[in-house]
Amino acid sequence: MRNRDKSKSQTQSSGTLARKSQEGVNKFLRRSSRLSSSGKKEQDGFFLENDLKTNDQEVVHTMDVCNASTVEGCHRDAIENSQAKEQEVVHSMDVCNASTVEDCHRDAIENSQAKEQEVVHSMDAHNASPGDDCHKDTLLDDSEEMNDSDWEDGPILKSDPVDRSPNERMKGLTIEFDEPSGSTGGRKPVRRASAEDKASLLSLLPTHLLKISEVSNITANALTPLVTWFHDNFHVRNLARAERSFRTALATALETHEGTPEEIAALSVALFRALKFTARFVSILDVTSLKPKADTYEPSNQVAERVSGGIFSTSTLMVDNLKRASIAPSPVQTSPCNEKDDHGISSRKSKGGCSTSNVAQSRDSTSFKESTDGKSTCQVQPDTSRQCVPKNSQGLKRKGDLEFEMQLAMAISATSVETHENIHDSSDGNNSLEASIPMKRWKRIERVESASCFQGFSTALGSRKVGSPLFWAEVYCDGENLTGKWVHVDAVNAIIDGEQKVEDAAAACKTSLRYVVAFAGHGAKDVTRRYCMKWYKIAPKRVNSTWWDSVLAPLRQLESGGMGGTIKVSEHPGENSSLDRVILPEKSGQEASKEYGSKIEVESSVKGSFVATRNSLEDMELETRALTEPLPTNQQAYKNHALYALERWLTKYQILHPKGPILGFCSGHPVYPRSCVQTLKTRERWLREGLQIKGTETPVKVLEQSTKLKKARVSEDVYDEIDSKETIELYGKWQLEPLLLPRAVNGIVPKNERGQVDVWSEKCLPPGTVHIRLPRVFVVAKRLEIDYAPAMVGFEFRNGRAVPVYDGIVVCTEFKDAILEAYAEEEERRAAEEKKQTEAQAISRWYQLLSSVITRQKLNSYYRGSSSSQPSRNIQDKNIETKTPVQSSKDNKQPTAHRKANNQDTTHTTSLVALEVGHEHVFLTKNESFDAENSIRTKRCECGFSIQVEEL
DNA sequence: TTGCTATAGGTTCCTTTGGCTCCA
DNA sequence: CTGGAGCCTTTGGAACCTATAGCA
Repeated sequence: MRNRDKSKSQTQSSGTLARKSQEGVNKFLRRSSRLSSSGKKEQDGFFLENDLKTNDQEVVHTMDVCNASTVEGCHRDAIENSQAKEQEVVHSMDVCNASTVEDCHRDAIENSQAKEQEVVHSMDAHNASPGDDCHKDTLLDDSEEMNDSDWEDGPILKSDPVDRSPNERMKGLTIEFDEPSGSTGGRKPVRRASAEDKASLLSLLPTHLLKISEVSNITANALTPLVTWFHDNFHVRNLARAERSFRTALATALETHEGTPEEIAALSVALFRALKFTARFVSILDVTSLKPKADTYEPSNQVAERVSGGIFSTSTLMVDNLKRASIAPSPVQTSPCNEKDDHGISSRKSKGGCSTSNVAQSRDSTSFKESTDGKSTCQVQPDTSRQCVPKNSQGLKRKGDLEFEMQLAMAISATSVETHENIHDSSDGNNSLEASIPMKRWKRIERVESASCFQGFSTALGSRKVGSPLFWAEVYCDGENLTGKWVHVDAVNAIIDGEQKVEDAAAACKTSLRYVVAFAGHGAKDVTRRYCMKWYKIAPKRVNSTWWDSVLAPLRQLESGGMGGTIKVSEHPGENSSLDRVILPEKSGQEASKEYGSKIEVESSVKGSFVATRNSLEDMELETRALTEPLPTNQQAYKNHALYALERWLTKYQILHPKGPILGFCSGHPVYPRSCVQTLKTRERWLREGLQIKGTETPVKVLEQSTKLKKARVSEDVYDEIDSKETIELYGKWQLEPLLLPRAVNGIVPKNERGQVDVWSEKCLPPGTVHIRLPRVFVVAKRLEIDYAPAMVGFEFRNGRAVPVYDGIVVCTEFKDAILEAYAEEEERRAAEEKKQTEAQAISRWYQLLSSVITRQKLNSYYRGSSSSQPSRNIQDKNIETKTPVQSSKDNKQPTAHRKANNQDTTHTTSLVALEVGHEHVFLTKNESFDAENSIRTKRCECGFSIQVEEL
């Protein structure tokens, strides 16, 4: 706002626009102030409408700034002032922060309907993170942010009071809240844009810079004055972000020309888009390392940004911060010397090995005071705060642990200093001391970053480096490289086309460059290759590329489509406005869609081809970078390098073929292309892949047999070691040809030396044979007298040794049908027989059970009331005397059924006959059972009769 | 202080086709 | 006598990874 007058004085048009914008801002600020002071905070879906008509202009502003970190987040804000007499300016601003794939946000500022000219500006800054994990704290932050994210929030005004003279009131301001077309009941209601957001960047821009949008083939150099102007007018200064939402923060940044790096970067993207440049918001994703230990040292500046509730703080999280927090408890708790606090922050790694916190604190504890010009400066300040005494300091042995202690001490000391400041700062009673401690800590770190940003990319503060480039813009310059080029534009640091500097700057600040993602059109694209010159260092730290590509695939499409909406087609300058209107349906919902729908169809093909070409060109560029990476300077980098290799780092099963060309040297060792590295295998191994060695080829490499086999030979008393010095002959792929196994002739299956066929794959089957994978099928082949070979399909490591696994047989193809048919019959017969046996067994058991029951009943009736003086004799007599009833019982019931069901069961038939003609029970020992609990021994006869004897 | 190399130690992966007894 | 089933007992070398010392 301070530059508003300046801009007004520069041009009539822009000045008028600026004035109108400022009037609108002030009007809305007053309204927001009233709402805030009355305590009636507007809730979601707030709708406010005022009509404002000025003398000469009616400016339509639609601003939609979204910051959502949840899936449901989709918001749209719109402020419109319409019907200008002399100008029609449409500004579209779209600043999105989406932390999930589904996030959809849209912002738009529109000023429309000018008489003499129609300019459509769109600003669209997106920050979307594909990560689906959100820290609990982050979610809470976002939740709070959503709650107070109404642009009319009172705290906006509290935090940043501006002069709002009643004379500056605008009358007839129309503010509408349009429900997003795609919004559903589950989505967040729309919100109004704040008054601050109506401050158009374009209205601040000098006229001569506005003309840059008319340049047909923009180049990087042409952007210099624009970036310089932006750098001069917008400064990085980390404000108390925790106290306000992103929307308010961005509005404030727009108004005060100060903000966090991501805010400034987002505004720069918005500016580029407003000027009809094709621009993207680029961010280094703050990701957790694949290896948990590596998380110990996390860039403090990134953490600070995240915790402080920065615009994209949540969106760049790929791993749940809650998980991080679970790893290390909060330092606010009893043990302050943990790796991370409750915000998931970790200390930066710093070499030095000082285990005493005092030294660390005195060296690195810093405080900052603001100079008169508003810029932050930093000072080293002795720390008198509490010391960090790690619980497990005695047990820590590693250097890294000591370093960590030191770093943590720094963090704690810094916290303490901030606490003192906070007591002073929070005198207004807004924040309690306890609640403000973490926030203040991050504020401090942010200030460090802020200070560093004025000095360039990298700033060292003691051993802790801050100021890493995290956010910047990419502008597509169609005047570069004949075909156009994405140009790195860091408006915060006033650096244009400095993509080579990013990696070094990030490395200097110990920021990992694992993922650099460009955001646009609700999508994202991985452009790490553009900024990473040492891919071999990055690649091992990235997730599986296949997974990552699949995750990004839909986002890439969105990004591509989104960029199409803001593309500048210089070939048709006269149609700029109409083309740019194509973005409006995307921005403004269904109504605009209907209005411009026809134009979309007409222009989409032209646009689509252009975008496709641009995307393919960029893909080619990134791919080219992947293939032209500079040679690493250390040898170990070649060990797993995707492009280059050193011969000394090859394994014994690898060889260089062809051995050249030599691409360079590293420590005197020639560097070869990785494509020259060939994997060698034995003849048997190649056979598994259906390949065999050509007849004239000799082993390209010969290895001695492993000592394991030598030992085995020695153990077998085979001492002819000279003769037994067997070797492993290795062959390369270029020595191979397709496997030519002998063909099956006369129904005979060709077998190997073990009389089998190794079926590693279908390629290993001799021609004319087929693999039948059925259990017991060999029985059928044998019965049919068909030649077959067991099919060995692999090995199973069992009992300390490899055991071959067989599955089915290999037979000649002509016997396949016969075998299958016979197999079906055999299986049917086998099933029937199995069923018959099962039934017979069941009947036998039933017979045995019933016989036992009947016998028991007879015994009970026989001995009831009689003397038990001669039990053995009685039993014998009983057996004889009860024979008839038992027999009659069997004749009447079970035996009849049994005979009918199983006439061939000669065993039971014999038993029955024996009973009928005077069977004498025989109690075999093998049929006895003993109940140890009751000391009762049960003796059984083959006929089913049993007696129980209590043993004394 | 940083980066590189060599090395040690631990971990992971790959290797790979018995022989005996019992019982039907 | 034969053939099938079950049991025994649990490798070791190479590659790979990580930490560390030493050096420039």
